[in-house]
Amino acid sequence: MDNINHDDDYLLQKAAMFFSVLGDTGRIKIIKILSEEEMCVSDLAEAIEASQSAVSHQLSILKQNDIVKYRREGKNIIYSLDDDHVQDIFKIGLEHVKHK
Amino acid sequence: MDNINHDDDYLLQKAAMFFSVLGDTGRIKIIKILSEEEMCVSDLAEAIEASQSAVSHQLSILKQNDIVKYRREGKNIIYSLDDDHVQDIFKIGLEHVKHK
DNA sequence: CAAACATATGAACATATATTCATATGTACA
DNA sequence: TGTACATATGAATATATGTTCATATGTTTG
Repeated sequence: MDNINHDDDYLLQKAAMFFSVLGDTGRIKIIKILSEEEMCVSDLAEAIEASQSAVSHQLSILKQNDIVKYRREGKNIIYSLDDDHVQDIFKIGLEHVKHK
Repeated sequence: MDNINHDDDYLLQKAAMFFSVLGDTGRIKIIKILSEEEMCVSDLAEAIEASQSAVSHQLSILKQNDIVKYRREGKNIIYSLDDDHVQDIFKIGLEHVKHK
């Protein structure tokens, strides 16, 4: 079977979306940091050397795609990776490019 | 250590690039097909319902990023996945979105 | 309750990216 | 060797995407 059916098509589209979310320098840096420790927005901004607004927009995209979760703690909002699965994929991707 | 050093930075950039290559509907369809069988350009174009030119451009990007390899066979050029690693990452990503 | 702090969000702009169209390159075969 | 077939490629265009700027929302504390 060469062709791609509609069920496949839907899943592939979701997969492409998922990978494209990982495929941004700013977002992958955020994921890298959150794979080590949870962190609030302003600290993330400082860590990856980006503006608060840029980070917030990126986090919004990561949220929409179930890659990060968050909780409020006083004035801060603490972000962390949504599940270990994301971290696994991130690490595998990193290993892949390391050996290329 | 919160910050990202320069070695990390370089690897993360490569990882982002790698993921962004996977993060396109057309390219992920190509990868899906090539994960099952090798195929020439015109058959790929037919299978994913895209123009010859579009597929060729996408294959060019996949080549540049060591995701596919190819060989000539008469008039045709046969493409296949460069290594199993890519296929693994593709499948893990697919499983991930399937359960979301 | 006002001021300060932390984060989110919309609009505008700049840049990146994918597709199309036209055409070039390379191969086979009559 | 010329014609058909398969693929690649450059330029142009349309669209998607990321960042910035300004400002809104929500929370704490004096």
